[in-house]
Amino acid sequence: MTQVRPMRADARRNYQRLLEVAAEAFAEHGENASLDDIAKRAGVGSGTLYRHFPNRRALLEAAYTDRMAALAARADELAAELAPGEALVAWLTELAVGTVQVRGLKALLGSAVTDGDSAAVTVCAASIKGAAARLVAAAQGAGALRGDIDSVDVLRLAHGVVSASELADGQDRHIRRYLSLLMEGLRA
Amino acid sequence: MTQVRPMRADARRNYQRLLEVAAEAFAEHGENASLDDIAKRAGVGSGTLYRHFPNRRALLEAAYTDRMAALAARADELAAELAPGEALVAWLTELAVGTVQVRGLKALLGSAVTDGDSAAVTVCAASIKGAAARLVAAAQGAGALRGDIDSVDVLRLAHGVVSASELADGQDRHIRRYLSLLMEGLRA
DNA sequence: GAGGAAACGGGGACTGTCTCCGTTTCGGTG
DNA sequence: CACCGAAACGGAGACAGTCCCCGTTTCCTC
Repeated sequence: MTQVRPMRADARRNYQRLLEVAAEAFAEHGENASLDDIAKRAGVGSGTLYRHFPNRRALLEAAYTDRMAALAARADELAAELAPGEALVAWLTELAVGTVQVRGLKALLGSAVTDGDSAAVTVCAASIKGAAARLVAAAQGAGALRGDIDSVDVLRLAHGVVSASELADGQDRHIRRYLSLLMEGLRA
Repeated sequence: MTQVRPMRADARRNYQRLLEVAAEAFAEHGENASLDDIAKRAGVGSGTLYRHFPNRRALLEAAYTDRMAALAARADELAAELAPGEALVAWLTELAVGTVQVRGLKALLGSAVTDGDSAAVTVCAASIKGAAARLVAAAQGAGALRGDIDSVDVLRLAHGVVSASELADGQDRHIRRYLSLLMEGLRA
């Protein structure tokens, strides 16, 4: 029974401040933004940062859980609006585009679908995977997507498309084009 | 006319030694292997390393030019043996597999097809691109590949497939599977 | 074998990560 | 409201990596 004594006021304040600053820093400088720098900008010592977030991944994850949740929610919106095949494509496009713009997000999404990443299946990874699974299942049910692939494959391939687009300066049009080429191959 | 006085014997020795050690180190630890460590293992000071190779990229490139050349040559072999469509797929597979096994190679291939990477179109990048262009043109001529993509797109997408496979522990079978899904989408 | 150019090498400035521990702050209690 | 213990802080410092600088050594040439 872990007694869940609420955080002290100052701790909560610092925690929040760190999250805000981190989200900004990761978006701007990518997943390798300097952690000491984030601490500094948040007006705390680096010890404080590392106490709240034992490593870079933990911070990255905490900084983007809300965005991940929004992405997951968006999947259901799209599923309600569009035909299954369309919905999947639309969602993957949003995912890919968002992933390039907010640079730290890509790493996070990547590690969400990484095999052998020692458990660490976090809540937000699960919600993204769940959303993808629903869209994929629907698309397969509607005969718009081949049946021999699963949702994790799709997420990984989307991640790959983003990597490919990054080589081409990461503009939206490349993402869309490469994604549509890929989807061509994933049709039923 | 830059006077090309030959390198001094000790310089040439160190240069070679560095290349050997670097190829090993990059293969083992990836593109971010410690340069000082490479210098140490080669039995030279770090100053010597940085004099011969002004930055990590230069060393990476020099360490793998022969492998890149071999890859380019392999393209022509395959073109002679197989039907155009097959040859392209076979070559991309070898490329992708090799790229995962020798970790530093991926970064190098990636930057060879990176847009806006400030000129730096090196010899080995050019030979790979040339090889790809020949295979792609042949495949398109044979109606085995859609006409609205070019060889750089193909290389980028192959790079993306490797990234996707890496998320899945980078085993050959994932590479082959993801690559075949992609090629499905690239058919004419 | 002597002289000068070429090459060496490692010390050190700098940046970043992460830990440790003395100090400060909070919040519950009498 | 003043006290105290626990909680949280923060920054110094150990460590690792990159890269430069410059006094020293090595090679080549005559």
